[in-house]
Amino acid sequence: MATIYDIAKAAGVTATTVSYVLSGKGSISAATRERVLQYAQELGYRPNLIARSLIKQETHTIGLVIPHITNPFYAEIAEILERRAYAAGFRTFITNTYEDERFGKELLDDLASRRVDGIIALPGGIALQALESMNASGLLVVCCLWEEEEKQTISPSIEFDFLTGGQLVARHLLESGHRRIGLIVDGIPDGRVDHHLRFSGCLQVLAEAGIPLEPDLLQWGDSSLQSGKLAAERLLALPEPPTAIFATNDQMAIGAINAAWQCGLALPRDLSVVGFDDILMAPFTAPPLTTISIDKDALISSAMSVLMSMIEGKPVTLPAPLAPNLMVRESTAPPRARGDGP
Amino acid sequence: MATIYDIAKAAGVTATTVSYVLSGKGSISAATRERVLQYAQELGYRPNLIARSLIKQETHTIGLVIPHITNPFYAEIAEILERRAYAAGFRTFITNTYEDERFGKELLDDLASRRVDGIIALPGGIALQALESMNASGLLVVCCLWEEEEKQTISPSIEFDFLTGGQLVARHLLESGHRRIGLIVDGIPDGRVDHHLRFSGCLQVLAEAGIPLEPDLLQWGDSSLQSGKLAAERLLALPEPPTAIFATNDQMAIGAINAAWQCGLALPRDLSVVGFDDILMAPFTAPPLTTISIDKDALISSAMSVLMSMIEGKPVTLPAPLAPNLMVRESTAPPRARGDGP
DNA sequence: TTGAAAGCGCTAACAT
DNA sequence: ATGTTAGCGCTTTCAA
Repeated sequence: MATIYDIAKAAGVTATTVSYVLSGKGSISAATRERVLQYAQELGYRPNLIARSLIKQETHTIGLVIPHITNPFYAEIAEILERRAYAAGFRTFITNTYEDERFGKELLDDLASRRVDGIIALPGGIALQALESMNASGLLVVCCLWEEEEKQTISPSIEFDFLTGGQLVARHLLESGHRRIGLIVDGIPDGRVDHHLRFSGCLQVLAEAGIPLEPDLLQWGDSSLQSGKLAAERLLALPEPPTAIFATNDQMAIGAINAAWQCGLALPRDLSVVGFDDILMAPFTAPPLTTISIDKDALISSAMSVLMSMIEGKPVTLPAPLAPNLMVRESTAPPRARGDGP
Repeated sequence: MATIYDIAKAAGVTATTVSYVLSGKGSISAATRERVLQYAQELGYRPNLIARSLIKQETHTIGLVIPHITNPFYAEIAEILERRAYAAGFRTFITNTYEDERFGKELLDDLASRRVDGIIALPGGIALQALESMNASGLLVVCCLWEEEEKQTISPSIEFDFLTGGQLVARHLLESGHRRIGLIVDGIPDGRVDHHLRFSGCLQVLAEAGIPLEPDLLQWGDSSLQSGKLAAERLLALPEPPTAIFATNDQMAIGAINAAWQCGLALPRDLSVVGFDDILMAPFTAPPLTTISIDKDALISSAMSVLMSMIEGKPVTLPAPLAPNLMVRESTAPPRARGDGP
């Protein structure tokens, strides 16, 4: 592949001149500029961004670290980020941790070695210790949507008010008349609750309404479609099944809708389902899914502007936590009165 | 960030020695090796892959060019590729064309400038002319799932038997007893038909069964959920609506299921729906979606092995086209006999 | 077993 | 307006 030296030789000038022409810097006579451009074109010249990166000490790349690109929520975030970053002259390395912290650490190290200019990290597969080690090496990391129980995030973080989100869901269901509400939460029994805040917010409102959590009504999942389906099956098989289900993400909610269909239930008449995330698919489920919307554009917009400030060495001001928004669709309705016809 | 020179100075050796220790090449005494490793650790050394890439003339990165990461089909492909590539020591640049050929060309140029070792390209947003220009500059490109009417693909290509896929769908619906079948096809009226082969295969079988295509029963979409929904609404609003709908991808099929729900239809009793792609969500729609499965693992596996051969300069042997697989689920059933119940 | 030196493709300060 | 030169961080002959 042609280099600036090839062009220089062909045009009878030095590499410096070519560099100046190509970058538009320096002052070059119109004649040589024309000639250089001509040969660049002819030789099919493509600037070598690797060489440029080496000298400029910047790669114009950023890393996005997410658990799973196949979770539509993250795919949407990835697309928005890719777009915004590209518009700002940056390419994006999208990397999946598969919720594996060892792998996540490896990914972060690799991104560091590739000298990305910055990283945007979403929770799941990233240990706080790994974040610390990145900071120690001066790597710029912006966290988004952290929901850990230990709130410390070390790096600058774009927050979302998950607690209020959970509360909104509970209130919506209570106001619709539901009293027996099944919960499908991402977490491990007696272990870490990944969706800790959404869960807490919901619990809190239920408790205030005098509805303690019946253990049977709490089922654990891992954010996948399958886990949502299985959890819903367990709920629907209870002697006294819930009249509504809140799954802490949309994928599990979709799994729950599927389980309900398999049980022959008609939604929302026989069962209400609520999700969380408002993925693009949410308005297109049958019935359309009531869920909590996270403004992904605002999220990424904030994350990028914080990261850009950091890259440019400017002082950063973190935005206020993003507010949740309840999207009421047709997957929720008042419960059927006892003995209501089929 | 520490360089090998920093380590060298600290350990009292030259950069060459450090390089040898770090790469495991050359022969170094155990003592100096220890010392070097020690200091590397202490200084938090991370190899600079940019510098290495410049000298080695390889970046260990590959580019994936797809229309839309938010289409789950491509997200699944991206995940599989990222995994496989990473296992082979390669990072992946995922890039979206948004079906825009000008943008696609820009992306390809950018990937070339970043000196990716190779590119895996899926159709939508990539003009053949752009592919030619890549080839001209010696960039290695492997195409996957091309479905253009002009079959020439220039670059090595992993094919899928879309035609048979379309035929399988048509036969399945015919065998179930459907005669009035609505089609939702990705394409432009009187313009390019993106899902040309799936469409042709289906048409062909219908024609053989003596069922000519009624213009009203053909609706165009753009692979999105929304377009599938709108197209289905038009079909269901016909004076004599179809008893089955074939959408040429799963997203449009999901949109169609949604439209049917909005119309108060019960699937599959009142309407059968078939998709194409078998995305992870397909078994979880309500009802689960009958669709054509594309073996994404096999696809990416082939694409990667072809690309790796090309990178290593080995002769490539293209695999036979991948075979479609009909996944019959609960979204299809025999049509209701005329006048059957409510 | 280790070091000296050249060079990957480019940029940029400093000449001329 | 253009050329000289040094150097980004690393690898890799070739010598010692």
